Amino acid sequence: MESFFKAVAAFMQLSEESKLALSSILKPLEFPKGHVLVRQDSVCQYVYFIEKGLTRTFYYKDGKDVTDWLSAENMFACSIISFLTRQPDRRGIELLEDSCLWGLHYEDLERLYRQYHDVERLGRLLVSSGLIQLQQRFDDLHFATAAQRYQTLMETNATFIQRAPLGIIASYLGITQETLSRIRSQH
Amino acid sequence: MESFFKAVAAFMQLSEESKLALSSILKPLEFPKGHVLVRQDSVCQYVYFIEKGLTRTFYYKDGKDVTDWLSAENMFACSIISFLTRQPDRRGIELLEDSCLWGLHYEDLERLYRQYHDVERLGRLLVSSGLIQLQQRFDDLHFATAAQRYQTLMETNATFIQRAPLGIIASYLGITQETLSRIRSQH
DNA sequence: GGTGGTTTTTGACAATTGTCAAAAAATATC
DNA sequence: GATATTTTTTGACAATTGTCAAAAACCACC
Repeated sequence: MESFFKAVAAFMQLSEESKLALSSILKPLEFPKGHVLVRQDSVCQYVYFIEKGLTRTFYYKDGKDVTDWLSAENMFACSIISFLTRQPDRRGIELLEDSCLWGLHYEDLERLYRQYHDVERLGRLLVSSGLIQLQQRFDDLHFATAAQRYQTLMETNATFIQRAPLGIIASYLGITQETLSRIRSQH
Repeated sequence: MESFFKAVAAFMQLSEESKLALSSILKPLEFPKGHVLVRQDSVCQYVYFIEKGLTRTFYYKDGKDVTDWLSAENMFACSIISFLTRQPDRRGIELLEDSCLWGLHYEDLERLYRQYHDVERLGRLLVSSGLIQLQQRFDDLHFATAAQRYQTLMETNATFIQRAPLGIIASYLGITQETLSRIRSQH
């Protein structure tokens, strides 16, 4: 729980009351590698904060497994479109390692948004942060070569490269694992 | 101004007080085609709501002009990372048509966020909407072919295709204009 | 230490898309 | 309406990345 509030503090200072309210809705979760946090084509009910472990957001496109997002310690994991729209989405989330998480349920969070202005603000800042991250990854995909994208990932999230299998990293980068393997072999 | 509040109403219902406060900070703007709304490598100070016209968010990557985003009537235009982080960003915004806009200044908006809980909520919902849109475009770029991306654009924003030059559409889709021209010629 | 399974690498080849140059078409200007 | 300018299309070819198949490396487990 400490790590969660440390991450929150990087965005803004919350009132003690709001912190208390937030801690009351944080659900501690512990699951083994391979556990499915969010089923594909279901509504994502939680935002997850990762205390320890690694998650993968994925879906199938033309029969092929696509890794949409990866999250490790002190990051959030969420099937964003589904969580925000309350509609099912093809994206599922599974664990790539045994993990300890904090879950924030949509309804609970919504209640706190209504009740506490500063929690609503925190929500805005968290979504803003997600938007910035996605924009950066979008830029990378927009006009960078496979090798450049791999380089960027090494600079920003080397931990993913060390901890996730090659095929998943490749898909995350929008390339095949054969191409990634060849990029690697050329230093 | 009516169109702005109509767009806002799609997200949530604001109090009359907040609407009044918002309308007091909305700056009417009118510029000719080619006008630069946000200079490259500067801090974006406004979110723009487009009453009429077409904007393009762009930057240079390895000497090449990249179109990052397009916005038309009833959409917002903003150099998101710069606006949110208060840092300069390579992205600039220019007008592709004579346009009528409403500008919301960062400081003004921030003041209303602090003052009115429901405006803060609106901010959260607007950013959430932006995140969803970006995620959808990200998905498209992630593992769709050039032809599929063009198809998606025709289905979601045909107006861009009709109103922006080919080179800009191609760049928006992450391909060269020659490739787009060839996709077009095959129906 | 062998066995089975998974992950990664390599090879040969194909498909997609990019590059550069020039022609054609569309649009603006006088 | 002719000329200049910009935009779009086409052609030839190159580069990048994908596909499929097989080999090699790695790992877990008995």
